[in-house]
Amino acid sequence: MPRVVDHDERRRVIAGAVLRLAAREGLEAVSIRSVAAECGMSAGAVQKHFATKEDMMLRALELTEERLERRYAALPDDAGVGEHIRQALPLDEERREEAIVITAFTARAANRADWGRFLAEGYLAVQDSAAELLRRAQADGLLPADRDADDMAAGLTALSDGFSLRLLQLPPGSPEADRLLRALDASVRALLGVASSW
Amino acid sequence: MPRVVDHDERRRVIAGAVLRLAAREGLEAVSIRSVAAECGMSAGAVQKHFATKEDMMLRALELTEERLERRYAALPDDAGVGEHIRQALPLDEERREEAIVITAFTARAANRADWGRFLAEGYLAVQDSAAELLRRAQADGLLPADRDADDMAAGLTALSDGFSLRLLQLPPGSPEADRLLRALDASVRALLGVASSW
DNA sequence: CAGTTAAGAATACGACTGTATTCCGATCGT
DNA sequence: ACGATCGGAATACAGTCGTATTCTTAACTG
Repeated sequence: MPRVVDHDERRRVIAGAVLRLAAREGLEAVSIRSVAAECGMSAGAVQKHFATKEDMMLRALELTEERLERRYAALPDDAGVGEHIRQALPLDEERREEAIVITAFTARAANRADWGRFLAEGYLAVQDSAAELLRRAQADGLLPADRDADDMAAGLTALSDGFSLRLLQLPPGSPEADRLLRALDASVRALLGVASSW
Repeated sequence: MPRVVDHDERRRVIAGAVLRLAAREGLEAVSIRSVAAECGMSAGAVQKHFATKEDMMLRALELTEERLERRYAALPDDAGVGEHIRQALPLDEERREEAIVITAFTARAANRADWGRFLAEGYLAVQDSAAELLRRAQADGLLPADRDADDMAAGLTALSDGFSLRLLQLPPGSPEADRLLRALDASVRALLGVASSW
């Protein structure tokens, strides 16, 4: 047996380069060759790690979900809804990369059944765990119990996605972005029926 | 002077073909040649009407805004917020086309300052007119007056965009889509602080 | 009726695409 | 030490892209 490398790790590195490139120059700028240049490999090397370009793109999409879940897991136990939502907003370079790529994939997935299923399942998973969080908060008396937790969870994910789209068009930290974040906070409170941010 | 055609009308026809094609086969399938085939012209004819492909794409984006505004204008005077939001949701083929294209453009615009400005202005215009609508409703006592109309308007557009993304992944009329629409209704009511849909 | 001029078709061109294939070098088991 | 085998680089190929250019057709003006 000759030299052996960690195949999965290499695939992750390449997928990361896809995200960086897609965020910086757009999804249409992603080609085998440009990705190879982005991570300092030869085009042939990149090719060896994925059966097809689509596989590579899907791996990049998966990576965004992995990153999001890792951030969720790193949150303290008493983190509220607002803190969770913030993890999906393009507030730093990493999350901005993910938001751009996910948005582009969402548009493409509208006419590709398999991609659409992948995304829809991801949405549903996030929404379900959010609903679980909300139900516990209702049981603890932290939230009014007269609202449907699933409806609230769907509304919260929609709010998060909607504000993400807006924030993508604004430079982070700009006054308009701050204004949007305040509106998001107010919207979350209204949706949950609480007076102060939880 | 030889034969003269309505240049603007032709550009609109071509932009419509771009929307149809992008919705059916994805933004990446849009090329001068494929658009020409879509509207039964020669590639050279399409080329003559736009200085560059980017111009053509931007015209298609403009067309989505024109369509949305036309639907807004066609709404009865007493139409509520829910009715307005529905005009931007992918509930039929035409609105589905627009939603797909706008989503794809939003992703691309994240690294193109001019596109981003175009979209951000469009968002702001929609949001401002929504805020105006809400302020009037507050003055008429239809809505609680203790909420900031601009924050509510930002939240409503975000909800609309967020649910649009979700709906794009589901076949129209499916049970999941209906479920989402009910959640949207509930979210709008919670955001506005009203018990029944307005 | 000739001539000008716009619309549209066709073609040409260089660049880039994804993928298949070939080739080289390094590393491990034997 | 030798050779099997994998990682990786390089190249080849057919196709498509946007755009520039050329050519044809048709209509209006003088």
